[in-house]
Amino acid sequence: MPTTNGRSALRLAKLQEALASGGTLHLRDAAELCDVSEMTIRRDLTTQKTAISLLGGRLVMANYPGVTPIYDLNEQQASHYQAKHRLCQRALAYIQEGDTLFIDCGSTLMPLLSQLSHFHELTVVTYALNVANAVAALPNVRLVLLGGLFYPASQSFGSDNMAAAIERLGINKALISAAGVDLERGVSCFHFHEVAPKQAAIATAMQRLLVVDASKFGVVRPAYFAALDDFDVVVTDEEKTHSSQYLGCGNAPLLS
Amino acid sequence: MPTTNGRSALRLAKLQEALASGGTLHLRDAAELCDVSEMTIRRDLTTQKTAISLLGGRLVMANYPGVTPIYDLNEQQASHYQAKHRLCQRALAYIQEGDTLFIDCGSTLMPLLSQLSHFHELTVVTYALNVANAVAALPNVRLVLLGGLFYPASQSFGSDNMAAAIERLGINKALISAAGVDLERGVSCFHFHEVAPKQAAIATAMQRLLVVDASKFGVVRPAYFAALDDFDVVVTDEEKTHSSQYLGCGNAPLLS
DNA sequence: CATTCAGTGTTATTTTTCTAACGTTGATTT
DNA sequence: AAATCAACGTTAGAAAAATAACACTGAATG
Repeated sequence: MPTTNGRSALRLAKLQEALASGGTLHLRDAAELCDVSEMTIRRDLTTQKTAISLLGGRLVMANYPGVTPIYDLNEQQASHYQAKHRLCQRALAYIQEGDTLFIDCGSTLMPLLSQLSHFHELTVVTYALNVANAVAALPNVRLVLLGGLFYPASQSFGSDNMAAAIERLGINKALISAAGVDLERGVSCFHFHEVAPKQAAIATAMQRLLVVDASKFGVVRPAYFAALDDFDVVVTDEEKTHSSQYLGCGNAPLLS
Repeated sequence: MPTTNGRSALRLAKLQEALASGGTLHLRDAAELCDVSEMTIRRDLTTQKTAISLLGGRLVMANYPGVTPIYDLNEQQASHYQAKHRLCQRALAYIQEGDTLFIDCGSTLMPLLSQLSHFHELTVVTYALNVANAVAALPNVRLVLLGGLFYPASQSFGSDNMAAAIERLGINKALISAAGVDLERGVSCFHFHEVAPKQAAIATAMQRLLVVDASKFGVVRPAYFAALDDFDVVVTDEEKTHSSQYLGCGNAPLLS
């Protein structure tokens, strides 16, 4: 095993370049490209800390979406996924043909996106890179990405004129996610740059849906962005004794 | 093999949802999730036309960047990649610490991006999704994505106020790619929505670099966007008898 | 000049994945 | 009721990938 990062790191850099344009590189080709044996590439990958990972004999960029958690969705995640899936299934019920949807950042709404392929005419507005990537793959969904400076923490963009950009769009339904929902302290998230787009979407959308799993109830996060009754619908996975899932369009308070 | 798309398609839909949030799913888990044998999942994948592909025992979304050409970069592409690589190596020579770069869409400049990780302080401005994804993976490069409506053909965004957005940024160097370069007919590309951002970048950047391989010379494409002497530097892979690779900042004409 | 050791190649072995063939089930048809 | 057939499971074999062990090389060190 190489202790110093000599030629090993150089090879990995070379391979990373080759992979940067997207795609996969077979171990055999990688070895040939670097003019070493496959075993050496293997060792490079295990020894050195690298963004490249080996997936069934093929090199892929591990930090690319769609590969990212090589640390697979296993048992626990699969069950946790079920929860998110059910949540999105409920949210899906509110979506109709021809809608222009605002999709918030985070992982909550991701399971919803692939479901959108069932529609014929749909527009998705988002400021999140992961959402954009998933939607870009859908053939019959128009994608509008609100750009700006990229914030890695939330995989989303922020810009001073994002609010204005959102208001110019005819957003039909806003699907908003949150990290905390509290009856008194309102709805909050982790990152402050998310506040402006969320608020703008809430302000312009004809229907506002808050999509949160029950674990977020009673939690307060640093960035407040809305009161609970700013939303027309709250989509949740659990039927609490003191909450109603659908509050109608009449701004009926939740958890009252 | 299933002739009608009955349960098979349903399973694939279910799996696609699971994968939509990004990540991979082991065949074993996929089988368990659908409550069938691994063989059945295998058959689903081979029989049905689907966006999911099997990569070393793991299910991945084939249309995600970083996996997309499962049809790997093989011999031919690897050699063709060498050309692009050399081209970008030359372009790299013009980049300095602290630069704010405009990176054009297309695949030409992709090999350049991973090289950018060697810098400590860099900002990349782009309107292309594939570029954004590659840059988002780099820890020490700031990313500014110019959003708008997504055009799948060029994996890039278009917007009516993109020119204004570009002009507000302090772009240092603009790296522009092209599909056609002709001495008389100027520099052109395929898609008309690319014209506005390219022109805006050329207008505001302090230094303008045209990065094109020699195969583009003498070619004219539908969308004209600049004259050849709008560029300060032309970076090319071949030394032609009647061309100079570096034209300096003095707007010296190329191919004169 | 012998020794050490990082770096690499080679080979053999194990493990995993892939493929092809055949067997089962249950609904539908004749 | 026998025949058919789609849908699926099971098994066994082939192919590929991962791992482990050992051998070679050449530069640095004593």
